[in-house]
Amino acid sequence: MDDRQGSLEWAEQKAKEIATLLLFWYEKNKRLLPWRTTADPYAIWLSEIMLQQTQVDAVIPYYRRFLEQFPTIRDLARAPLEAVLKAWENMGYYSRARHLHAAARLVVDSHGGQLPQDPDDLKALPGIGPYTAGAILSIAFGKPVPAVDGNVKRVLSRLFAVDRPLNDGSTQRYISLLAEKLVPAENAGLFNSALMELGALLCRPGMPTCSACPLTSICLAYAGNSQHQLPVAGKRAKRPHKEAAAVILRDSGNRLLIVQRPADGFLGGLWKFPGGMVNPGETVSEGLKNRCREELNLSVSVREPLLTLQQGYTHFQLTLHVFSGTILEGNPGLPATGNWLWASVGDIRRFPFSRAELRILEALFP
DNA sequence: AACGCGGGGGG
DNA sequence: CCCCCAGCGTT
Repeated sequence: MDDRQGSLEWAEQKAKEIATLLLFWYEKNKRLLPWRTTADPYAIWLSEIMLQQTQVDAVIPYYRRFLEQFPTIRDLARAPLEAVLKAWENMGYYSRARHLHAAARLVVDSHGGQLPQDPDDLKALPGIGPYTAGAILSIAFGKPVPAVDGNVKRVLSRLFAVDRPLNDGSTQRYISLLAEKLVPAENAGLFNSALMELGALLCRPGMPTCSACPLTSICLAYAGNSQHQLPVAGKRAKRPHKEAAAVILRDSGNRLLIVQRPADGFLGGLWKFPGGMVNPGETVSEGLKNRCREELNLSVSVREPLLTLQQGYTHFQLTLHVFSGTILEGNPGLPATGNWLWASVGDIRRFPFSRAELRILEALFP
């Protein structure tokens, strides 16, 4: 976090000019987004959670539906987690939904139903980290604190020509210090939003649109023509490939057997069809039978392949084989964790599923 | 500090 | 194919 170019002091000197240029640009060029027309801290909080690692266009419909279904923190706190997960279905990173729900209950129980304005109280709520706390404090409560997200890191790395890997901890601390120097006493929320908007609209990864940027007169990367080389990327891991299998089992009433995933794990709390990962050394069919026994203490016969699909996740690429099958022995046992039930085709979409299961449903029961 | 956590858009 | 996205929590 050393300040080799003396940029911290320079940032402090240029802060007012940067804020003036940026806010002028923002008022003329900002997108009209639904969370920009509300002053409700809960709505702003919700938008910030949904926007974590998820693009604006993807969030908008979820945001509208969620607020319609859970208009206040108390409504959210009263709701069953399952309903919240259903509202989050297919958006990914479901721990966000679980944490938001838990946080709403904490707010009702410990803060009188109002989102706390104290930074430490805010950060103590599950799902609210440094960025989200800064965003809520500045945008909803008008506090002069920075909000450093991926956009801001990229913008500031160019503005101050930070040539160290962005995902390095010390670089991030340095960027946060820069952001702290820049944030104005007034209009901090607008300023933070403007910095992010600049990153989203102009100062984009790879090929920034410097010709339209209000900050070229300040930008050290632009001055040195290094804007295309910044920010410096860190190294990234390759995604391994994994194999999994699932089975469609029906009872005498033609209902489908579904299983709920453990609350804290991968896709936690969402429902799935019986099955799981195929281990090395197992055939797909063996793996499927073994997973059914482990998962439900169920002996199944694997019949015919119904479909195979590819699904990408953050840390691996999955090939999922789906089979029809029959139960050879007994009824499903209690799984170690979670729950199971028989769902009719008409009812099954009331349960929250991940993208892979949604694709299975779409293919087999359109 | 490194990793787990989804899904989709865009080059 | 790759990267990246209004990051956080755990280890």
